[in-house]
Amino acid sequence: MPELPEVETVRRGLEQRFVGRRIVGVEVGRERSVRRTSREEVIARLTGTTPVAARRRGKYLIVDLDSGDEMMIHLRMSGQVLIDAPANPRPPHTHVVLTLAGRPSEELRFVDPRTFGEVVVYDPASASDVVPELSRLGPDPVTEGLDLAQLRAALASTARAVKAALLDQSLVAGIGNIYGDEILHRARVHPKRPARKVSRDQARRLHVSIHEVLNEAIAKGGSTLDDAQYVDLMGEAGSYQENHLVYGRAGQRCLSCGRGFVLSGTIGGRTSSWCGVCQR
DNA sequence: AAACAAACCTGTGCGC
DNA sequence: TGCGCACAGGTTTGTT
Repeated sequence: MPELPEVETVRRGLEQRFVGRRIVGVEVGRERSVRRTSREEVIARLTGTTPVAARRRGKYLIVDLDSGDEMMIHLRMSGQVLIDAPANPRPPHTHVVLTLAGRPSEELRFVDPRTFGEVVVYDPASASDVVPELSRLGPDPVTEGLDLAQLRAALASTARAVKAALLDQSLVAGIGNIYGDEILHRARVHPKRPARKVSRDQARRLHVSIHEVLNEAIAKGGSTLDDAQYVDLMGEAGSYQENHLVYGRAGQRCLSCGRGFVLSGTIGGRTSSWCGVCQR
């Protein structure tokens, strides 16, 4: 579900409503959500601490705690982070609950029907052992910047389809299936083109599109599809889905050229959509 | 190296 | 209305 824009929207919510509020209680319902360590470890490391910053790298949320530990949250396909009053009923599949100090007290809830997502709390000194994937992430286009030369080098490094390359988190961090399709469409690049064969001009357009699409999506609070799986901390839906030009539009007329139709197929194991006329 | 499938789970939408 | 199947925003692992 959530890609860079959705995770960034959640991060902003955490910065506003979570950072600075002491964690006075921790409940772990389903241990699978904290499987990387254990229920006991998460409770011990979180209780009594205060979050001091909320960061993001690609689709990974990282909260710095005043204890010196870090909490990593990955939403995977169906995770949500919600904040609400303890008196309000917890949604189904609420697996981790942090009770926050303050009047009124509130709860930060990790909700995740499919339980692919997870919460990990660890000493940053052992990050390379506990969360090794963080060190394998490529540059985040929004927080770290991704310049044209970096993008060209990343594309030149693989013979896979350019769509697969954009979704490879070790090349560029944060792009998922929706934004990959939208970025390629805006750049007018065919998703099946071998990454290595992307021309200079195409790379330039991709570079611009990556930044434009991601930033516009962040400005709209991300994309909330029909199933409303993604909502922000306050339960609010995003609206960038209204701007999707190809994702989820297979078979319909292309909104960009008005001539072609949106085609679909599998690329790198993921369903992809593109316009047969404007993407080359 | 890359293509592919399967795995991790649950919910939803669709055809019959 | 109910059943079975396909499929879903992600990532890792193992097999060709």
